[in-house]
Amino acid sequence: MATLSDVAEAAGVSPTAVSRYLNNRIELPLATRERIDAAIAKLDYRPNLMAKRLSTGKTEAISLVTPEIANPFFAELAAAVEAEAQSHGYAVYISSTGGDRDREIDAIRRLHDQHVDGLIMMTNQPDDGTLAELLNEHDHVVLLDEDIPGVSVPRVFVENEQGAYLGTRHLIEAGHREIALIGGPGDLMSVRERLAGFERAMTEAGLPVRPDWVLLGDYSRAFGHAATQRLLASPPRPTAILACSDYLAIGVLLALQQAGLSVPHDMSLVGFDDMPFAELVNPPLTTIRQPVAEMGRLAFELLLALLNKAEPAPLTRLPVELVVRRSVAQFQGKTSR
Amino acid sequence: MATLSDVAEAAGVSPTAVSRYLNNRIELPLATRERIDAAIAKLDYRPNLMAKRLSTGKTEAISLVTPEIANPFFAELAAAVEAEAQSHGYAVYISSTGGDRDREIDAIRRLHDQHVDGLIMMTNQPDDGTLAELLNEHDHVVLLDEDIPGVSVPRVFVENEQGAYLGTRHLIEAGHREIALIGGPGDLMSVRERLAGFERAMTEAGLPVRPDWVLLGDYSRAFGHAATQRLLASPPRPTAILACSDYLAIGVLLALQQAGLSVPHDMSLVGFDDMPFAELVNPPLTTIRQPVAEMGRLAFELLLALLNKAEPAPLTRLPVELVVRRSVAQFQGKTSR
DNA sequence: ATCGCTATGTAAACCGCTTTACTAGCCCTT
DNA sequence: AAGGGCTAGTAAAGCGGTTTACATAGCGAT
Repeated sequence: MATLSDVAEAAGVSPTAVSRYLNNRIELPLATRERIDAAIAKLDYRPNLMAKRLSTGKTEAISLVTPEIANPFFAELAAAVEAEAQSHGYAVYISSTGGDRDREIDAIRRLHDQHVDGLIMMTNQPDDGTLAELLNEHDHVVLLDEDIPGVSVPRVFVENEQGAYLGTRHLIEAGHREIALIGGPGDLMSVRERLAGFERAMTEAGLPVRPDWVLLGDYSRAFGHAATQRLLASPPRPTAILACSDYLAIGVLLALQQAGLSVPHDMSLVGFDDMPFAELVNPPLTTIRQPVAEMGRLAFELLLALLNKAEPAPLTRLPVELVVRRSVAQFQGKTSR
Repeated sequence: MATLSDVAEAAGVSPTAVSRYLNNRIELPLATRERIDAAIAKLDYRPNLMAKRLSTGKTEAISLVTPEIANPFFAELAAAVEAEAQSHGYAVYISSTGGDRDREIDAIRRLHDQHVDGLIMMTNQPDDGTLAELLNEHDHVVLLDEDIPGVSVPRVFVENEQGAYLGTRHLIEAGHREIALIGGPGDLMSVRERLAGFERAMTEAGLPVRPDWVLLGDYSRAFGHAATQRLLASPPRPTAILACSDYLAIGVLLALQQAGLSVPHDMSLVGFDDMPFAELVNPPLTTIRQPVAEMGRLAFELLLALLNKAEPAPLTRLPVELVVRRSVAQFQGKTSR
């Protein structure tokens, strides 16, 4: 491989001149520029990134931490981040932590060790303070999708409260009065906010929120399944369920199916996220769509601002949207009470 | 950040000694080792990766090229590669090319420019020779899932032919005699092989392969949809369809649904891949499972072998498996001919 | 007393680029 | 004639490791 010095020699100038020319830090007369360009072309010169990185201390790479890249929601987010990053010349290292705290810490350490210039962090499990402390040592971090309490970095979230509110209202407008909520970990911001939106819609409609119909666990299909079974086991039953994620909703769907109940005839269901499979399940899932592409794009934009020493907004909330499909039916019967 | 020299000074030895000690290139007496260890701990020393990379020319990172990371099949593959890579101390840089040739070329160039030590390449579009030529310049490349003709690097594929054979036999055993195949790009190895498996099963059973019932296009839901519509438009209709990917199968399902046909009652369907959503759709999809985790793991293992100057197997075929769900029914009626 | 060997290191070059500080030459003023 | 300013660069010191080639001390053997 040709080096900068080779080019310089071939062009009859100093390496400094070539370096500065290539980085637009010097104005050179046309003749000189042409000689350098010719030398570069002739030698097929490509800058050695490693040397450049060592020299500048910049890597032009960021790290993206996701709990589970095989989860389509995070995969889409990752794709959006990657597209935006690539268009700005940044590479992205994706780590899929599987919710493993050690691997999350590893990723942060990578930032510390300057393998990357910045970090976009997604998590879906509550933090005991470890992550927060670690993250606070850095100022090139953006939090995406989910909060980590006590971390003071720019954050990109969606209107969780409003989303759950919309979903719940949709059920109420369909005549449902007995509505259960199945959510993820109760100490996750997204869950608390969605619960709040649920409660607001219920209260506004003069409906009670039954504590035994608010089931919090984790964002998994398995929990959606188990929670539904619990719900069905002890009558009275609700006539509709608001699931705080589409993964949960799938579990709900499965449990309902196994219990011989049909959706939406016997039970209406609203999900959250609008994952790609939401319209593929039976019935196609009415759900709250998160603007995934925009979230990813914006997260990178904020990180880039941080890298450029700007001061981006500390918190951006992106709007969500109700996507009506076929998992909600007008409530026909009389309520159980 | 503390440097190697800082550590050396604190330990009262030379930087050389510390470097060699850390890389196990020298035997040091206990007392010296302890001084160095203590200095490292006290200074919280972490080697500067960039310097190390410049110095050694190794990055301990690989690049993973996928057509579309938001596609769960590739996302799962990526997750598997990442897990394996991480356990060997390698970072993985994932690029999602969107089938864009330029971005694929970019990724290869990154290898050339030594941003990464090696490359695991996935593609799902036919190559005109450009990629092959580029890839052949490198010897740290592994091809995963799909072939690129003319590239002589280790490859990890599944038993495509056998998979399609299994799926077709399953349909034949259910009494179907009129079976159509909907596949991806006809010049892709996976498609050709799956077609061959289909033909073998048909021929073995003494069944004709009708050319107008073999529809090749691309691996997309849209094509599955369009192909099905074409199939339905001109009777006689087949009684069963073998789709060469679950994405295609989803499109088939949708078109069938829109035409008022029920699966498996009016039409049986077998997919390929066993993507996560395959069991979520209606009806749950009978499909051919690819051992995704093993594919990813193995691909990295082969790449690692390459990096270590070993000579891994040029081609590994991983077995597939029929997963019976509920999209295939015993054929009841009489055939259309 | 000297040789040679082992154990325990070290000096200095090098990886390829960036950047700071500096300069030679020239023209224009005053 | 001297000074100032501009153009078109350059020399050399990093960045933080790795590595090759060499060095010294101590010890046993001859």
